[in-house]
Amino acid sequence: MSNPPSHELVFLNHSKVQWLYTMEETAEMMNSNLKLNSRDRAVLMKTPFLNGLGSSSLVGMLSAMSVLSLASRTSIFREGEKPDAFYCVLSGYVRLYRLSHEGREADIQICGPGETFAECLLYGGDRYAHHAQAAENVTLARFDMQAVRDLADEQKDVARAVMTSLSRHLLNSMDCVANDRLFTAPQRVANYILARCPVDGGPASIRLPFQKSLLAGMLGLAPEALSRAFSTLRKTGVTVRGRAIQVVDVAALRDI
Amino acid sequence: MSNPPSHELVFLNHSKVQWLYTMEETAEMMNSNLKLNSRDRAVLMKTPFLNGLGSSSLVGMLSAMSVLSLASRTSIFREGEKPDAFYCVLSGYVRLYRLSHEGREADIQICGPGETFAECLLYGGDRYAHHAQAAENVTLARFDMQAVRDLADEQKDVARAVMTSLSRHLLNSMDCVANDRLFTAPQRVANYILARCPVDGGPASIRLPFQKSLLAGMLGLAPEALSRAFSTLRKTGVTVRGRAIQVVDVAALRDI
DNA sequence: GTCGAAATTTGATCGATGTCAAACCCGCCT
DNA sequence: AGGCGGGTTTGACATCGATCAAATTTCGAC
Repeated sequence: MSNPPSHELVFLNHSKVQWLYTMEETAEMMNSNLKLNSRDRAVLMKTPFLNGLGSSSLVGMLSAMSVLSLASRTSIFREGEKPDAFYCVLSGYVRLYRLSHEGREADIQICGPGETFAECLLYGGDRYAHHAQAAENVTLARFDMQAVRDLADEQKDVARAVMTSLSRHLLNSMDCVANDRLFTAPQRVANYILARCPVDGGPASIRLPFQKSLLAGMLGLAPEALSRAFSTLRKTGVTVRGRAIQVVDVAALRDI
Repeated sequence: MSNPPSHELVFLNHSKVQWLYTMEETAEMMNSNLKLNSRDRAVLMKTPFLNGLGSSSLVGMLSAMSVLSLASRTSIFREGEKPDAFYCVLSGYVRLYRLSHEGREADIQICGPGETFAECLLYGGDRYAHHAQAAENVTLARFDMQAVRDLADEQKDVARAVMTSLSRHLLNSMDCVANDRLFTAPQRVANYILARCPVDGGPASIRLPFQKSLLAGMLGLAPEALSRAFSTLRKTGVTVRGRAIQVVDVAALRDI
């Protein structure tokens, strides 16, 4: 196979780009010290943000991007800072939260692989509206905001990707408000489980992708409340061992 | 002044358009039976959605739009229906809410003049995600979704308006989650009041733009809880009589 | 495998808010 | 001015979930 200089990348189609940036010299193009493994790469490309982009836009986005790995608990940005980038989670989980005056923290969102955060600041406020912290060891794609703004001004498909991403987030966020206001802790947990079970009514088993304390925050609960919710659900046929959850009858869970 | 035929409108600048659509013949262009009074018109034009549009895009948006007036309590759309339009409130207030299995309702958002709702379905899900109901007599601008999608594909400024609107909504919605999880009823009420007071620390008085029961829903409270929150705030110098709220010392409220 | 730290569970308690019912007040209409 | 009715307040109560502390389990590193 040939090795085209990187300035020709704009003329390549999607799959070639995907193949190409596994090579050493594309690291420079992406303006980063990255070593993306294949799983992270696959996640990145399936993001609503990059997913359906033409090759020219895709290369643009990749140029606006860098990859970083952070240890668990590392702060990604803080509320009130000037936003210069938004992020896409490639692996691990990120916690978005806000602090009360007295220092209590409340999670606003938990972002997993493929999810984007802080992209609302592309056209929204002029300060990060919350803290972002690695909840585990994470790999992130970091997008320079001004660069993406410029790209979105130029290319329709980028603008469309932004709109799609924002729309999804908004729907999720409104769902979150509704869930908090409408359901009790066991109901929220049941909903979480149901959303991750096969649709039919039989038995099912799933595995939590993260610690229970993260799930608690995601559902707006203290860890103790989540624990108690699980134990309430035992009488509905839910068994929990570590991260493994077994459901005797999925249909029965729906009635909670 | 001359009276150009409407197909020339695309070449007019913003202010001319603004003047023009006061005239009878533009009603037809807007594909609606509208009689927009001047207040509603001003609200409409200041919307992030129409606000910075070039005249060509503006005309396009106005063509995709119709105006409707609804009596209090009228349903605008229902959860699960196929979305064909999104809306902008011109006057009055609209309640977005979801129902639990047992029929309890939880407000997700209260939309006032200038606010847009359901625009997340432009690129989001394929069903309305909640019910929308007129909380008072309202005037709405109704935008045909497919028409706006087409416009956004064509014209950058429309796409940008969509992104701006979505971004704001997302920030609001995340704020809402944070407020619910972080603050008690009196604190949320205090925050609401503070957000509508002059910034300095002295006395202030504001007037609620709607019934208290609406405010309660907006803050995720039962009306009784709102009432009690107000009475808790009395000892912090907050006096409430009907829709009028007086604050002795704005700075003191901040410490709640 | 073992050890130690961290996460989770459990118990006890408390405060906050929803719910239901009744009293009250205010706006509005005649 | 009077009176009707919806919105609001108040009271009593039940429930949910937060908090603190202690016991227990799990997980990761060596």
